[in-house]
Amino acid sequence: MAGVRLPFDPIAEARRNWGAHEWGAANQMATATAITRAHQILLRRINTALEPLGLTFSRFEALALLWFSRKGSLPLGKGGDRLQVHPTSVTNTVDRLEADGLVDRIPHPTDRRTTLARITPAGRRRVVKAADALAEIGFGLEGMSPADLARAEDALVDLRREAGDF
Amino acid sequence: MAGVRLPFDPIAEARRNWGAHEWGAANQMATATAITRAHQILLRRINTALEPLGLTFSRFEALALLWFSRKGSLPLGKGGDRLQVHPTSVTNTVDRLEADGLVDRIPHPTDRRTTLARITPAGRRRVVKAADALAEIGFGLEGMSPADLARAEDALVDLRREAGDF
DNA sequence: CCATAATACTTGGACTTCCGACTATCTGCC
DNA sequence: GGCAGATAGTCGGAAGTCCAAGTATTATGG
Repeated sequence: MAGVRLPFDPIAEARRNWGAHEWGAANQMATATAITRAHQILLRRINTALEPLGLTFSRFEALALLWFSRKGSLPLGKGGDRLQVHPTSVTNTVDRLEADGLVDRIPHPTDRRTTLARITPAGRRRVVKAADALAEIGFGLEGMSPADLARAEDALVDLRREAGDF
Repeated sequence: MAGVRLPFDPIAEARRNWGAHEWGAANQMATATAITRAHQILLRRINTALEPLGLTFSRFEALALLWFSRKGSLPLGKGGDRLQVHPTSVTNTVDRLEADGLVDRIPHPTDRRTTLARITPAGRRRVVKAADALAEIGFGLEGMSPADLARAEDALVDLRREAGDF
């Protein structure tokens, strides 16, 4: 990675450049860039913390979803809806979890189109460890005060709602 | 994609599940998830808007950086620092821009290790169109009020600073 | 009742990102 | 001067995401 600390905030700089060309939407550009960059930081930290456990963030999310579910199993498509990811990503994720023995696929009792992903005992043990590891690093959000956490989450609610998340 | 509108906010739900297991860091989990999801939404919208122009967000970012630079060229590594991406990603991005004739590689005048990426006239034309297209869709942030834009950007500054961006 | 449409999942391919390893070149210091 | 170490970029490979297309199964409407 580029391990370089810039002597200025690149987003502020970009906003100035943008404004100088009268392109409008400079504030949206700045916020979009900030979100993109924040996501980059998070993902890197989280995946680093999960790597010793053989997990990635997306695999962890899927595993946690199953863990929270009442019966320990969910139709693949249901999981995709919750995590807002493409069906092909679910297939991919479950393939890998299954290869590691953390999940298995079982047929749906009544709908033969549907496959259920079910968390295994090994999966339960793993997800607990992973949750601890993530709590340890504050989900990669070190640097943000409790007030900032709330502000960020709050500011993004309308975007998510308007995008059709819920 | 999962084109499903859930009857509840999945993040609020996750926070409840999390809290029920006394795992702490529930707020950080919720914010991390919100940022992740916001990024997903943005990226999809932005790439959809850029697709008719043969660009992706990352290619656009690289092109815009060159466009804003005084000489229209930058060492590849310098670009990576600005955009905070891995050197191999820069190579990949510049490869594709070069294949499309939007950029070319020229040798650094004094340091033979270094390669400069230079924006071409076609690249300049393209990046202007792309900027218009992105301004048109508000950089994918429709749904956020000006106040939310400012709040989100502000709340993320400390995270970025603490992560070593600037 | 059966043809058509919708749903669930998978496969193959494109793209982006990262890591590890490698080559080429420059810098610093004895 | 010359060698060790840093720096710049590239290649190969793994992982994640998406799209388009395809198979199998279920739901629906005339």
